[in-house]
Amino acid sequence: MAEPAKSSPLSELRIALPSLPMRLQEVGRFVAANDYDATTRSMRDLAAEAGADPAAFTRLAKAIGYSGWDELRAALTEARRPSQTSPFSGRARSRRPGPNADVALVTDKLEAEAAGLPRIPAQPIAEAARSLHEAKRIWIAGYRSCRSVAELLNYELRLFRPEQVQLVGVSGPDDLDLGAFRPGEAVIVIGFLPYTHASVRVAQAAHHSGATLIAIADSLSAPMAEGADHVLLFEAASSPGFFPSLTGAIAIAQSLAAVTFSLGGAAAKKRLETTEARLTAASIYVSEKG
Amino acid sequence: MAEPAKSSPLSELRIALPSLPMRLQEVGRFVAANDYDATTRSMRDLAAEAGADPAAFTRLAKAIGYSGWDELRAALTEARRPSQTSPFSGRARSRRPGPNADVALVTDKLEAEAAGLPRIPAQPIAEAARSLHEAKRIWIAGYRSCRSVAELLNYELRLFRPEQVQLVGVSGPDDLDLGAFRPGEAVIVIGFLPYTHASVRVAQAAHHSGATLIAIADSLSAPMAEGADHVLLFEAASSPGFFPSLTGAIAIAQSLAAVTFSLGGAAAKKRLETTEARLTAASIYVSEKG
DNA sequence: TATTTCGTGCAACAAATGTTTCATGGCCGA
DNA sequence: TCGGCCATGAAACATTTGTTGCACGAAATA
Repeated sequence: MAEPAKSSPLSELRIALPSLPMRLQEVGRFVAANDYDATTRSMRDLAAEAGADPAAFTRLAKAIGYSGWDELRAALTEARRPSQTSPFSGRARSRRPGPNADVALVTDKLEAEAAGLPRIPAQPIAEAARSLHEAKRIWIAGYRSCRSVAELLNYELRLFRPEQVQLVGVSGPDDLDLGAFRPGEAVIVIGFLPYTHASVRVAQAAHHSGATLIAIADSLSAPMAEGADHVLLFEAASSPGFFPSLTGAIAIAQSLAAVTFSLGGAAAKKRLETTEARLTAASIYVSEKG
Repeated sequence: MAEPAKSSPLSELRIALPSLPMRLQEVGRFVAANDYDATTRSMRDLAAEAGADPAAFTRLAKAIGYSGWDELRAALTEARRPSQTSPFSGRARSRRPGPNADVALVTDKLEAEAAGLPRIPAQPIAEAARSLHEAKRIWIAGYRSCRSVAELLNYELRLFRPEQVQLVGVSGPDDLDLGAFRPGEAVIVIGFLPYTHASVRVAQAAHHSGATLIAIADSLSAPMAEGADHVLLFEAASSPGFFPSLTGAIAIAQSLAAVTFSLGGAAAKKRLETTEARLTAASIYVSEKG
């Protein structure tokens, strides 16, 4: 058995939760969701709000290894103490090797990517969104790692424009779709170094067809940026790691979808609500409990 | 009768402090300096640490205008309550119109997401990566918008561990894969509010099978976080826009892959080089021109 | 079916909580 | 110096806290 991460009392709680009696699970979930109230308000008070017996809290604490509710609460309180939260601001991070080297790698990576996001030019995104708004149809292409970006964009755009958005190559070979590009339509191609032949082919086909070409790439000199009406740049290599970062591309994709939705106005909003209602009716999502 | 507008209990305290008896000043300063303990620990406990009489706390509270220490503490507690994440549910905020409104939206979004990234806890990512490193097999599950994250993680991990990484549900119905989870394997589930039934089912199956469960979610109380050995948190609702942000989840996924690769050492590096060589030989990529 | 185990709510318990009262001691104005 | 006032600490107060013993009922076991 791998030892569980007992860094936080909440993680202990989560781990033990599924193997607990039903009523204790309810109480445990309540504590996990309202851990701030758990540290400040009284047990009976919490019990009243959770609609449970006060004794259940004591039993929950004992079930996960504490001597009682007091001890669990003390642990939660210490875990929440503000002094130990966010030592991020100060860059007083020791770079000693060992188990903390991994943590340092993660921290560096996150900080580097965070620094890269504000450097993304916003203007081209807004302009590209306007093109998307006016497009009769939207094609999206991304290969290899960029496929995740393409699919996210496809998903979000289809939430409010379901009939007009399509991934290249989902319904057959790419070549069939490439011949379907028309003027008045928009084609989004995502790619960075090394560039795949497939993405370049899509970009060229879009350009030749007269469709609006939007390239999300890491460089102005990227092959799919040639002849593009809009080029949205992100920094793929800005962060350490063995693989170029897609965080910037994802951020661009989401911004693009957000602005396009904003341009859609009331019609887009209604479309989104319809889609959400349909998903809810189909019981796709876990219902929120009151 | 009309009480002055109380901006914050702490500022009230500071204002009234100089005109108070000496002992009450000491206690007041102690409360101001240790307001977190003031909200969590008991009055007598604080008195012992401050070297004062318990009654002084009651008198202090009354001197500032509260009915008693309980009421003062309640005010301090509310003032300290962490900002609750707003549910999205299609609350498209009205934004001032104008030509620059779209650009402002993009800028806001990017800045908000950039601010959220450094808040991601790094330690759990490193621990989860260690679990992945030791896992004999790695399953990845994400639905709806989270599928893009799942696919990216799948892609990057397969670059250096091709035979041991698999998306849940790619080779048939999910149910077949759910029964294949084994102890010693790792299952990664990505999800945020609203949670899909499918992702919760995967998480539960993973937990029951004895496999290591890694949840990438927006909350500790997420259903797929129950029983998880590692929970990697990101802020989905931190940025404006009609849809929760996946930037944090992508950043986590990439960090997870990077650290896992790092743990893999020379073997992983060799695997990656082999994969790259094969892709190059297959002419997947556009050759770099001088 | 009979028996046992286990989960659960209720109620009583001792301990701890916040508050109040009271006695003490210092301070300032007659 | 006296007498009133107030700040202050200790102890007693009623209340609330977390805990535990007990009984009932459901589910598992024989």
